[in-house]
Amino acid sequence: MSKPTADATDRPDVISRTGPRRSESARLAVLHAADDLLVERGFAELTIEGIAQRAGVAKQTIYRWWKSKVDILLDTLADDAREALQWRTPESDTEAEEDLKAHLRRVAGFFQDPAGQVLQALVGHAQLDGKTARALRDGFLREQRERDIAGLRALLTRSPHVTVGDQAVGRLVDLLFGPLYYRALVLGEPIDEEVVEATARAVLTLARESAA
Amino acid sequence: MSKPTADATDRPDVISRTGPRRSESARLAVLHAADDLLVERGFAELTIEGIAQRAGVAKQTIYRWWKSKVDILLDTLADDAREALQWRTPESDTEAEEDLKAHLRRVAGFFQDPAGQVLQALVGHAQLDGKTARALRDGFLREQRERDIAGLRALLTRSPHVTVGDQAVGRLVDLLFGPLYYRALVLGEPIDEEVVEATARAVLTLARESAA
Amino acid sequence: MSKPTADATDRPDVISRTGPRRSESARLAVLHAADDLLVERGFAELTIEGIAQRAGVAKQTIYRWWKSKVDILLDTLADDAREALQWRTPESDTEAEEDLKAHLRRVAGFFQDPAGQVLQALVGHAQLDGKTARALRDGFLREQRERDIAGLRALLTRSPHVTVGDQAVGRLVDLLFGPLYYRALVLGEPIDEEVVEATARAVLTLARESAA
Amino acid sequence: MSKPTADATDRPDVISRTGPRRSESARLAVLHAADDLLVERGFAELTIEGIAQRAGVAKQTIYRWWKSKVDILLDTLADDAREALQWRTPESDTEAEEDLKAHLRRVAGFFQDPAGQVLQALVGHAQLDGKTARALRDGFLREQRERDIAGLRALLTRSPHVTVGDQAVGRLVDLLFGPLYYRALVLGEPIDEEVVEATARAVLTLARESAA
DNA sequence: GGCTAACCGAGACGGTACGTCAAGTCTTGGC
DNA sequence: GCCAAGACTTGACGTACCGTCTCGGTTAGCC
Repeated sequence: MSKPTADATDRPDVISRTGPRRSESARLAVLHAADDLLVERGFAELTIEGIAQRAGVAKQTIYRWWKSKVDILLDTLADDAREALQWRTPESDTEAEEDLKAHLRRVAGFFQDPAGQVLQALVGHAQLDGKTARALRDGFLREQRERDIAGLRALLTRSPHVTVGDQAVGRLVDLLFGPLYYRALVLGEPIDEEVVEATARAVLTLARESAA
Repeated sequence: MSKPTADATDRPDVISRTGPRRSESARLAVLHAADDLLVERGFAELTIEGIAQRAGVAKQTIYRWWKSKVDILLDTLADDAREALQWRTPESDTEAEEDLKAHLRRVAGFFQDPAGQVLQALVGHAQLDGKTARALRDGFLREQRERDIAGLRALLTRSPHVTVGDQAVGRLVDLLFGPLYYRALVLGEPIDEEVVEATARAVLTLARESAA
Repeated sequence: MSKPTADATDRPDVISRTGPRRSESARLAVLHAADDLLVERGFAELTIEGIAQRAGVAKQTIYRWWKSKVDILLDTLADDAREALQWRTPESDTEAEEDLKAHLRRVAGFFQDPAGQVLQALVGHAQLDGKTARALRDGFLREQRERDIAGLRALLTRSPHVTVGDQAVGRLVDLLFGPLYYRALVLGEPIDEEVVEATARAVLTLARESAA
Repeated sequence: MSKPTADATDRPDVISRTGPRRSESARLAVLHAADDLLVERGFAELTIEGIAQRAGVAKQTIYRWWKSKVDILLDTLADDAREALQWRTPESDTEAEEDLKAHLRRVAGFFQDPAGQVLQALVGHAQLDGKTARALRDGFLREQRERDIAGLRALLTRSPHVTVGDQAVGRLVDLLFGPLYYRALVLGEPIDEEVVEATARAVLTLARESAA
């Protein structure tokens, strides 16, 4: 969500209500209010005025730091999603397929999280508004894709002992996440174990085949 | 919602300004205005008042027949998208893979069409609004998925001579369209030949494997 | 800005809440609310939103018909002030001086009226804003001055039997109303009988002298 | 409110940016900025923030020393207006009427001056706001009226050799300045020679008459 | 000669009202 | 009974200033 208040020892904890420096408490209040309201009422009913009221903050304070509700949600996303969608390096030597499936399950779970709903809303709104699309792509998706490509390549290199080019990994990433997003965004249906299994097996099969 | 175009062949274009029966010219004017404005300005700037003005129609006339702008767009979708996303039966005995790739290319092209943009906008808006989600699923997506399942099964039965259960075909459909929607909606990047090829091959490979 | 209620015969009196014609009840509610609030709280605290709330009317309904609160007050003025500042023709043959003093007393009293406070506020605001100045001059003061010149000339012609040119009457009107406005606007002090008497006598003396 | 320019002759102009004593340069910068902005843009567009920016001064520095923009303008008025509206004692033995007319001409000219515009704005704003009215009356107008009464009495005593009571002089002052303020504030028209002449003659005539 | 108290610039903060936009409802009058 | 026209209430938009409140950096004058 945003950097923690610094790691203590001697936090003042006295919230200086105002001053010439940005108020961290106001920033967090806005971020949390936005997140809560999105989950409670949905993106369509999310308004700047509602966020301001919920956060106990003046509207102008929001407009001073964010351009729109999309901008706020992008901030919300920044910390949370990055972590939730992170590729874990396996602790012991497990099967590659199991690791992949575990990652997919984590991604599937993410769509139920508040942070997942934020991303879902932003991807939705990106269809309707070019600026949102650009901001989302530049501010999150591009980097996420790079992390996904690196993560998948690392996994493939490890166990099936295949080496694939960047472009080829890109296509495998499409194959890997496409079905998940498709079910979540388009069909609005849950991503169950079978989907996870089929998708993981498909990607690994293709990887081995294209290595041959 | 509104009656289908009906007697076709010849659009009336005769403006019967009013009367005790629904004006077909008003209906078409609204549909075309909505379509045009969506393509010209995007969903975010699409307003009922704007449509009314562009169509030369009173706002009330719109509210009498449609519940929202989403409702109007669903109407414009109905005829166009169904046809564009239809599975063609091969004219001669071509390879299944070629047929599949041809279909994917058609779907990829559809995303550039006006009708494709309408669907894209509606899927986007469905992330933000539950009613839209339900209307879109009930009014279009569910049936489209049935057509897709049937289409893919027919293709698989024909050439790789495999028979797969309904559930399995469902998962293959996810694998087939997932990457396309993922690239279009999430990444906002074009669906090039490589993606088409990789996806088609993945699906056929998996189909053969799961038949074994 | 808006025509008076017209003189009835068959007023509907049924308040049609809305429709394609301007709502007379809304118009009157706004005018009265503005008048009341001005008297109660003063011009500085008079806000469009406050008027709207008090009148039980939407803000947009005010903006549809008036450009600003000044515009509303000008409407308020139109009917009331014209009448209050009207020159009465004497019923019987009284002294010119008595008639003049009677008129000044009426004007002095006007400054205590709601309508008088409206005029006072508008004249005040005209010092601060060019547009208000122009609107007030064009919409009320110019015509009022013409009525004043005509009224004073008629009075002078009647009893002191003097005839004076237009320009000379203009200067006499300055002499006549100047002290009243000066006391009301600049000094903020009451216009007592002595002021009325001194002013009336000064004007009549000057009139006789300049006729000689 | 703020101390007068004090030691004069030489304006400091040395910018002592800060310190434990009130900064004279900041005080003057605010006063000049307010004056300039009033003349350039008018009272309505005059804001504390605008003055602060123009003066290169922090908002808080203004609020520390003045209560409102009216308070600032009263300060700018203090020195300038008192002098401009001062009654001159005739150098040689001229006619009383000439002296009176000369004074009126000076007052008329004052309304064109920056200082005159400040007074005009303050009188205007006093109609809209009770506090301003009180501050203006207490801080300037009451004393000015005393000076005017003394000035007129001195003039009358000199030449027409009439002696009039305080109350009577008060009424003559109303007659004298009323028409000027009336033309300037209410009609917004210039005070030409004819007005000056008619007013001066009216006052002298009345003075002689009431002395009889 | 160091300390401290008041000043200064900068500017963030909670507010109030602004004037605009579109939504969705309702009514009139014509065909 | 449908239609064009458009007035109405509602609610959010994004902006402008208000007056209050730190913050960190001077600098004068007292110890």
